[in-house]
Amino acid sequence: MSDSPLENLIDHFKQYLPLEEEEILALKSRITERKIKRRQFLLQEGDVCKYFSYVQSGCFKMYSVDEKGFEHNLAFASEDDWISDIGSLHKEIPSKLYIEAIEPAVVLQISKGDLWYLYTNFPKFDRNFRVIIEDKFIALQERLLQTFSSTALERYESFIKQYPQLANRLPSTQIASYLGVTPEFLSRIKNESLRK
Amino acid sequence: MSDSPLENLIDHFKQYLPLEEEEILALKSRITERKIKRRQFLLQEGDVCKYFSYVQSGCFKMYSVDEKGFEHNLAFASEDDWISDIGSLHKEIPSKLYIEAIEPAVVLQISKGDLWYLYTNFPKFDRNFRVIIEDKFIALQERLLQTFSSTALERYESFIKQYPQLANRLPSTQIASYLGVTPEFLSRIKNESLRK
DNA sequence: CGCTACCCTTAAACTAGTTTAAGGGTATTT
DNA sequence: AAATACCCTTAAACTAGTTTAAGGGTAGCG
Repeated sequence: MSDSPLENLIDHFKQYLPLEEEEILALKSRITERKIKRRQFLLQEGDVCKYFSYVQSGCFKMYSVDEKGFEHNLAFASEDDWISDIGSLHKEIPSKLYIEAIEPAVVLQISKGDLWYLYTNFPKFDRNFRVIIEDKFIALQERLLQTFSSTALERYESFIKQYPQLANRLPSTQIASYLGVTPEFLSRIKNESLRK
Repeated sequence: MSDSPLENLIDHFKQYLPLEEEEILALKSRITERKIKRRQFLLQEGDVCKYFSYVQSGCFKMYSVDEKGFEHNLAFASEDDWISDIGSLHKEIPSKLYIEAIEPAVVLQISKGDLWYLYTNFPKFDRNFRVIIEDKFIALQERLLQTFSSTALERYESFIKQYPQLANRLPSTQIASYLGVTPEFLSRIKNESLRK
């Protein structure tokens, strides 16, 4: 009904402990909406990460670049997801990561200071972000496990199952980088999996 | 001074928001101390994980077993660390993991129900566990990155730097499984790195 | 329109890491 | 004291995934 720019974010919190009116107001006054173009960066290596960003629309990748110049995708974030280099944000140290828009996007950003304010004054945010992070931790652990115990083909197939929307939206190059293989090898894998 | 069995745990929380007397009492009445023998399990595949465990002494490994019967170490936990299959604990689903003592150990355990009680009645626990999980998330992300962008030798060397105590305490087999290589290959690596 | 920049594929040569097999050392159990 | 179970190493054959190179497709842009 309302077309408040926070509508999606407020709904997002309903999965956890839903926000009361005063929490919504406190949140609202501390959030900045930003439109981001394709290929624009939310974060670049060497900078300190300043924001926790909620993705309202569009899609991002977070990656590092190794000494040889190759990119390694750590995470994608699309609608209704969060993205940030938490380590850099918390410890205020330069990041080793990039966060870049793969598609034009709209994000809602909270600065570290404002996030701390919310944590201190409204314990519900501690709770909600604890659960959000726990879910991310669980997913990351599952992924690390897969990296150790599955072949590239198995990892590809389970990526497709888990993120069917992303599988169509993203170029194969990006998926290969997320799976930890070269685009050439991913191409071979896809071919073999068809011939079965 | 005090030899209360919770001394270490109370000190542990001093890194974050230190506990007040009433929080300590609430915690104390909800914690169970258990002595664990070498090779004894805190969790086995198929069981629902019931506890969040604080390691007071000794050392554990958390691992999965693949279809071929190989173990893959996801994490070690020694003194002053936490261990649990958070996914299984939260969602009350059967775990795919094992948690096994590598050395005789003493743990302080909190059940899910008691943890929920503490979260609801003392927001400080939400805060403290949020930060604990965030730190674990950061470390896990770093490790995944390394898995993608470094050779086994580089990963071995940074494991040694990061956990010098564990490097001496643990058999190489266990370290190999944590690094995601075979014990045979780790042995070759160590040899080559000496000859330089 | 033609140009440039991506993106995807194929294939051959290569390499990091596995598999299999064997032998020796040293705790732990009997 | 012998037996069993781990643990570590070496080495040769193998394989999953990389590297390099080349060609073709297509979308955005001057």
